[in-house]
Amino acid sequence: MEPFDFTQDAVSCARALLGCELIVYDSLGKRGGIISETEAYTAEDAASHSYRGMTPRNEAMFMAPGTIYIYQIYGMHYCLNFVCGENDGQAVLIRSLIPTTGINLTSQNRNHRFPLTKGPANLVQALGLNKTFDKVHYTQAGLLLKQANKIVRFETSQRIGITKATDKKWRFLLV
DNA sequence: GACTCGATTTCCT
DNA sequence: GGAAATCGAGTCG
Repeated sequence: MEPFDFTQDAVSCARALLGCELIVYDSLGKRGGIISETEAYTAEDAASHSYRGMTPRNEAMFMAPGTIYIYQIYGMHYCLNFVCGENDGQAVLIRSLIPTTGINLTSQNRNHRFPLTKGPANLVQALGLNKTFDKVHYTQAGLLLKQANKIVRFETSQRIGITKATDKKWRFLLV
């Protein structure tokens, strides 16, 4: 299986990641699911953390394509991104998964609350990720990414929870 | 050095 | 439908 091509621009990656299966495999066990919702962020995008250049928080966004970018939001939640492009500050936010593997473990991580992996912060919690995964390449973090084996249908809409560049339809949902 | 607010979730009414 | 929870990066002075 070919590795996922993260050197594409963020919008292409966000679209291509739909339908791919994301698996986390470490000492805690194996858990994951089908990526069903993503959002694209680029360096020219006013809503992106990378818009104003590199800072200590968003340093990961300027690292190698495929690097994980996890940041804390609202003082209590974390969001998972994959770095895209050519070290130029692009990333894709993973907003939702359809659980397929290790559901017991993800349910445990979520303290048996639902939905399990819908919503960026829920997803991070369910997979047992944290900011120690920030700036680590996904292949070195125990993550597996299986490409979608068929063309998937998707819809686009404007992104969620942002106040800038809300006209861009860079949110992608699996149909 | 102090202040503001966010790529959110959850619980309450 | 609405507000609280909670904190560090980013911004401004």
